[in-house]
Amino acid sequence: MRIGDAARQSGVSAKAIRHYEMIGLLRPAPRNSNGYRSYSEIDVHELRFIKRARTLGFPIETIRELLSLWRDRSRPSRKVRALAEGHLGFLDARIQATEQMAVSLRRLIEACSGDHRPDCPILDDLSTDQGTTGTNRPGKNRRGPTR
Amino acid sequence: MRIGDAARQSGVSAKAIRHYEMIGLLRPAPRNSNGYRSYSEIDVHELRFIKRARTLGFPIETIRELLSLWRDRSRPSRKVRALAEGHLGFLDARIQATEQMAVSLRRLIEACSGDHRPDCPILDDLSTDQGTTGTNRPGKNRRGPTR
DNA sequence: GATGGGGCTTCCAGTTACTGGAAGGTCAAG
DNA sequence: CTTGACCTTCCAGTAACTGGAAGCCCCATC
Repeated sequence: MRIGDAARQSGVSAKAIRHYEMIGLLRPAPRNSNGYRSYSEIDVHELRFIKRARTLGFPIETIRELLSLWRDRSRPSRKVRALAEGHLGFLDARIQATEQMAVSLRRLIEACSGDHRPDCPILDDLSTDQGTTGTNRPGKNRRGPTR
Repeated sequence: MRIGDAARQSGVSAKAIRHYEMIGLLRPAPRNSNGYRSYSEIDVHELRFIKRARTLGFPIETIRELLSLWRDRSRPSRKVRALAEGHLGFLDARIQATEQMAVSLRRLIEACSGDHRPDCPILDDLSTDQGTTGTNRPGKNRRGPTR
């Protein structure tokens, strides 16, 4: 089948499929007489694997390793699990970080009247040093402050 | 003061400061005789504002608007709040999406023995069609399936 | 005076994972 | 023969910087 069908059947766009081929995630597809790429059911299966892994947020480089383990019938599941755990750690960290932002922001929004008046706790917070405190390292100006 | 000091005092890297200047988030800093950029306390204050907004995850384009509102002493807080709410929506959506990934992945990891054996629920899941179901739109192959 | 070490400048490349679009070839149907 | 849906390659752009190279400035020290 051609790339468009492989795309429809896998849920991966044709653009992405070509991209995956270019970065070596997929072996170059054989071409038929007119130069069109030709795909098999196996290729579609592989594309679905990639699609699902992307849905779980795995980065391409990790998917590369996952694919390699998938193809290796004698892989130890330990390796797969390790990759998954690493990614889970990343996801958890991201959730934490994003939640922290959301919590802070929500508090500010609740304190803001949000009407025609210019007073705004959100801007007040942004223009405050609080978030930056401790960031100022001593600094070694050998020359006095200019301007 | 020079860019390095402004960087230390604001917590924004010198590279980033130049970058902000280039994309027009900051007005071009005046240069002194030797061509070095020169910054004032006010500039540092502005940099801290940006830093804090970035910490809350605001994208640069939104920060551009926030800065403009900040400078406008007669802005209605409504506008600031609207920007913040928009961003909060984005953050919440991201948390949801990431948590969904984490939940699925955690379940798979727990089901995986993670030892020397090749059997692995994680790979099983990835190579399953479940995630892709419904993605196959009818498809209009005017030509029969090739290969 | 030469050297060393920061700090500064600009410019180019790379990161992540694609998507959009242009210019042009292929093929079956009307 | 034209139309239209495909396909091809190649270039650019996205977000927000960071890293690094090549080279200038300037102060302190040997």
